[in-house]
Amino acid sequence: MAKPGASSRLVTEGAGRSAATKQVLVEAAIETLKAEGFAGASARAIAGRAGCNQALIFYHFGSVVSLLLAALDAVSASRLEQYSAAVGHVGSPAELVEVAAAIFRGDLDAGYVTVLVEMIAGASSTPGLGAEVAARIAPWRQFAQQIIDSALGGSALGSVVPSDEIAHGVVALYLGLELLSHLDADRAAALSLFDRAKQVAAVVEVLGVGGFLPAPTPRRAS
Amino acid sequence: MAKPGASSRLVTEGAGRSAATKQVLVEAAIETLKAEGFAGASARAIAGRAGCNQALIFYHFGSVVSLLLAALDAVSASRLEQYSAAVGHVGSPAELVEVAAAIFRGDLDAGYVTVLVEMIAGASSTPGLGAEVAARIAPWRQFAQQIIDSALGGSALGSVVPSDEIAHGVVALYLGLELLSHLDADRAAALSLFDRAKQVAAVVEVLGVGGFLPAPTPRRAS
DNA sequence: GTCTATACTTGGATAGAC
DNA sequence: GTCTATCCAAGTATAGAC
Repeated sequence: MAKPGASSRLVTEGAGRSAATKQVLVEAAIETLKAEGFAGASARAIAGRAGCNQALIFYHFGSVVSLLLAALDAVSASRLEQYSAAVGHVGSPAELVEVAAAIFRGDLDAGYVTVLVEMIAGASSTPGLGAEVAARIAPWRQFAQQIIDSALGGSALGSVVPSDEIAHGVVALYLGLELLSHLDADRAAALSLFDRAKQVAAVVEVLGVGGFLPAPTPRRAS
Repeated sequence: MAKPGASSRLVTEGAGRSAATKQVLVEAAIETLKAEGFAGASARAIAGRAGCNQALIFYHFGSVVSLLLAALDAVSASRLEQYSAAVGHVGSPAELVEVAAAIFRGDLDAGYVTVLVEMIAGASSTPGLGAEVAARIAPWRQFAQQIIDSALGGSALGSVVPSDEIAHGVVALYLGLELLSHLDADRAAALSLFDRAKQVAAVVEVLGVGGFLPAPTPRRAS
């Protein structure tokens, strides 16, 4: 309910106006990180994109890096939510690769990973930022490990290579592809790599490879 | 030969003094990129590390980014030279993984890849820098493709997946591992991944996997 | 070739008006 | 809560002394 004396100015003076401004700033920070990178993500650049004043960043977030971390939080939450929704239950590695490819493609399109990459790379320039970023990456790695566990559990590969190591490698590959995709608008190369992974996973699955990978799960009949 | 009138001041006024200063600056730039990242690689920071004056950067290189690109050139040349020396001829994938693991370990230790990663991530903040960096990465990718070709040539895997795609993935993984290794001093995770790759490669090689990979090359008798 | 000094610009952060 | 104005620190780059 509106506080006593509230006028009819609904949008410009509502209770959630502060929250709205914060969100605008967070989204502008994300866009700026994507377009100009960490080094170009100054308070003035972000405020310019947000269409508001530079001083608001310090009023709402205290500092530029705090805003950037808030942006990373927002991206991370949004992505993990989508991941969890997409991966109801993954049976075989081939299925896993297929789902992962779709997710990755969406992330590349939206540029979410760019935010993460820029924050990691930029972290070395600000003392203490590394730990903050690391804490925000932990859920991603954990998620990757969980999904890999559910796909490789019980297979020979799964028992030879710990899932946390595979998860580390998958996240690294993900970040690296994102890095490279910026240089020459080489997004096609990353995407074709995912398609190729699907191919290879299917072949390996059919071959069976002597129990090295789990047996294929039955797909619904046509 | 010394020019006429050259005194006995050998070091402080030799013909190569300018070149020596440039090299000191280049090495300081490399160190600064490693320690402070692209965002922290200012003219003052680099000159401070070099132990000389900030103005020299503009005198010798014209701008800070030019110096940073010169640093990337130096790293790239040094690394490619070492790569070529290490990889005389690679027979099997297992051998390839072994050699690659040793090289990667050296690169991680020396922090060479950090320079590359920071330049890629920082490129988005400076117009035109992306293309310059891309041109300097091309040899790395080309080298990876070449060595992969020589290892997988004629195998089923080699004919299913084009070597340039594998090379792209390998370089991406390499960069991603480097990125992650900064966050939590998690270098151990990256190294154990390489060790694990050696294991897996050995297993796959022994299994043969129905010609999916090339047959093992004979090792020298004990 | 190197250094000091300095002009100029941009960025982080705060004070105070509205 | 937002904006204007401003201070101060840091950065790029140049001029000129040595």
